[in-house]
Amino acid sequence: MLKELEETRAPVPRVALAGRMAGNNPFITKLANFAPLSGEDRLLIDDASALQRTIPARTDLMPEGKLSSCFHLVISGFACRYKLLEHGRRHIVGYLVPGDCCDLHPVTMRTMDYSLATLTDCQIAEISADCMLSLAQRPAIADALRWSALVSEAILREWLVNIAGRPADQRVAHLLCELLLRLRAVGMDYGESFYLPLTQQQLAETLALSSVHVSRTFTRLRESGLINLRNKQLIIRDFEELAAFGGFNPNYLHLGSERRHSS
Amino acid sequence: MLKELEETRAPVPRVALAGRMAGNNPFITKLANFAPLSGEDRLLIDDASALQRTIPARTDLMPEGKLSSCFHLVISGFACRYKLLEHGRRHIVGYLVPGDCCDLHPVTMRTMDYSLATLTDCQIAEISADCMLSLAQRPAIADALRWSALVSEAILREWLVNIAGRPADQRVAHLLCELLLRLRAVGMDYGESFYLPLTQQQLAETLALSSVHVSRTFTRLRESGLINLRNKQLIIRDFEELAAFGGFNPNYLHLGSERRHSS
DNA sequence: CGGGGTGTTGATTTCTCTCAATTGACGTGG
DNA sequence: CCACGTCAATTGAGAGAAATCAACACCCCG
Repeated sequence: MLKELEETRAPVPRVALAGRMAGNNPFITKLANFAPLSGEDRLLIDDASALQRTIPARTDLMPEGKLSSCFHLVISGFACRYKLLEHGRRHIVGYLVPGDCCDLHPVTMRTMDYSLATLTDCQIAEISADCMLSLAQRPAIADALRWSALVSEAILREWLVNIAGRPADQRVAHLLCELLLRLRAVGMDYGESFYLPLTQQQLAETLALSSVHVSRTFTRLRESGLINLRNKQLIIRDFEELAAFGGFNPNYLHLGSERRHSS
Repeated sequence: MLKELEETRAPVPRVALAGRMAGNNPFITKLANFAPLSGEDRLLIDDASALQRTIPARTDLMPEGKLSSCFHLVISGFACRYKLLEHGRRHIVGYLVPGDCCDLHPVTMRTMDYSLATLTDCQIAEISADCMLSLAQRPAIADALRWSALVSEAILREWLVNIAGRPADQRVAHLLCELLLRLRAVGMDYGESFYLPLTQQQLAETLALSSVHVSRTFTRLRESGLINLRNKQLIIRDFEELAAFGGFNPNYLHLGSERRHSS
């Protein structure tokens, strides 16, 4: 059901040189949330992520068990990490939105313990391990990468708590709050609204619900006036209210407010 | 309900110098699973973790939101990471068994986004940030720490999938398989048996079940002949069978088998 | 001896799943 | 231009897994 990406057979056609993105690189925007990146830092990152491929929706990028050799960076679109269960059902264990780095496995040369796939059409930059290592030589970038790794892990914990402890409607509310803040961190929000390109089936695989129940849940959230979703455009009526309802506390995203002091 | 540890008021009484542990340090045993540690590496780690405190069961080590200044290392006993839900219920998002490092937050000087607590009586070593940084100067140790961080994240993903996708009995089976391998990695197994000091309430908070249902589930697993649990001693009748039943695939622990090639 | 924490068992309720059928949007081809 | 297929979303009805409420047995410890 998941289309395979014929990466070895025809790598050329999908590759394009993006050139300087003039501050449009979401990876830079994201990292800049934490560490103050110099102009040179930015240029280096831009150059490193110049090699990009356009990949259609629902395509495997990297299968579980493979030894990944390069870093994948989402430039546009939504991708995910997922794992397959015994019955063939899959569970999505993480969203990768623009600016997100898909895998840190190349650093340790370990095989993947999850798979990567696109959810929507995506632009993906590939950064070689060597190239990433040289980026990590720069203190500000290294700091930002460490922070980024910390946040991915925190998100994972939060998803665990969300799925483990909250009923369907709060679970959905919580996820929507998180997505708003993550997209805002890369400038992809419209106030308290954002483009949510996922199908209810994909949301179901994320939230450990059936797609039927996701549908019912969205209907009820809409009726209660908390959100409005039309044509993939999500409008949050009142963020504070939705956050309170979903038990959402943004601390774990470690955005803004906090300041650090050392090295 | 969780006793608070009065860490600032009376630090002295509970502190003891462990001295050289002569290869008994579970942190070393764990790290040695991956990187070949030299004798000097081992001595340095031993010295770094010499300062230990004995802490009673069900005691908070570190509350969410605090800025942690040192690394906590479990020497003996079981501890956990947990988060509180709105209603006051808590969910355990990770076990910390002997050899596990509780937090990597000090590296990035960020506030904790989860809490730490002991589940049983524990011996905890505290390593200052500076001391840990100097350990990380040594390539083998740095490698092992990176690997260890990768594994913690992989465990988190696996827990998410386990709780999200499997019914209670398989969920329990999966957790028991993981625990056996993790404890074996630090030499705390007895073949296919190990000491499981957790209460069913604590297991319930881990597996997102009610304690009543955990009890029923254990009874059924016992009746089906897969396990035997008496006086906190767990005996796995047939590991392969239990693993198959729980959909357990040990890849994500990145123990043994895999070999790496570079730097 | 009594009490609190722990584990067990039974009865009932609730949330979510599964199965099934229907609608609407969209794109393709006759 | 319309018929058709596909896919996403919706709605209804019935089933099932686990939660909750409640009572009770057990054990360790003071």
